[in-house]
Amino acid sequence: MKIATFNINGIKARIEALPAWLEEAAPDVVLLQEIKSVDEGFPREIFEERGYNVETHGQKGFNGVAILSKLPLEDVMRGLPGDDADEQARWIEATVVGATAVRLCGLYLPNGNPAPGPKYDYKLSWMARMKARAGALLESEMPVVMAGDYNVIPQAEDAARPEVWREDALFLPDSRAAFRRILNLGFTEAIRATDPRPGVYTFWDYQAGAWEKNNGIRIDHLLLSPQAADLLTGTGIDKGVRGRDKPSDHVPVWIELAA
DNA sequence: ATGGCTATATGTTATAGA
Repeated sequence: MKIATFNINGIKARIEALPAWLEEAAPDVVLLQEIKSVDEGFPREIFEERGYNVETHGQKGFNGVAILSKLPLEDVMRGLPGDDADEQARWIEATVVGATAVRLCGLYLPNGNPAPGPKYDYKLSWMARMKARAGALLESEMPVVMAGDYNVIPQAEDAARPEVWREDALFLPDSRAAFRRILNLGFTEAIRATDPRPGVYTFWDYQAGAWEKNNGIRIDHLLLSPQAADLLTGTGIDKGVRGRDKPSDHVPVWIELAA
C-alpha cells in the first residue's frame, strides 16, 4: 500500500499538476493539505474518475485537508479533538481497508508565525492536542500513519540555511520539542528512519530562487506507530514535481507498507 | 527579507503562507 502526503497549496491552482502526478506515482492513498476549498467546491469527480474515494474537510479560503483512496475508507473523522471552539480545518482521519486495516491521519499543523504571539500559542496548543490524540491512537494497537505538513523543521540538518530559521515558528526550540514529544510516544519518522542523510527537503519557497538554489526545508513528515513501522518497506520524495509548471511549494512524500 | 512569490476571496487590495 503506497501512502503519500502532499501539500498542494490550493486545489484550483493544482487542477492539472495533481492529476498528472497521480497518474505517474499511482499512490493508493493520498493525504492532501491546503486544499483551500470548501467541501462543495472540491472537484471530487476528477479523482473519482481515476478510481479514488474522496473525503474532504475543507473551509473557505485557506487550510483544508482531504483523503484520496483507491481502497475503501471507513470511520471518517473530521477535526482534531480537544477544542470544540477550533474551527480551522486541519485534521482528518479514516481507516483504509486493505489486506491490513490502517488508521490514517492527514494533518496540516499551524504555521505559528509570528512568534511569539497568539498564532504561536495556537500552534503549541494544537500540538498538545495532537499528542493526546496520538496517544489514544497508539492504545488502539492498530497500524497508524500520521502524515502531513507538520510545519516543523526537526533538526538543523533539515534546512539548507538553518540560521535563517532560528527565530521562526517552524524551528523554535518549543516547536521542535513539541514535535519530539509526539515522536517519543513511540512513533517512527519514516523518512529519517530510511534516509538519515542531511539536506533532504520537501519544501522550497517560491521567493528568491529558493528552488534553483536548493534552499529548502523538510517539514512534511510521516509518523508511523510501531505496528505500522513493522510494515514499512520503502519511502520516497517526489522532488521533481517542484521543477514543473505551476508547482506547489511542497512536493509529495510517500511510504510503502506491506498492508 | 522591512518578505523579493503564490493563492484565495475578503477581489484592483487584504490576508496567509513559511
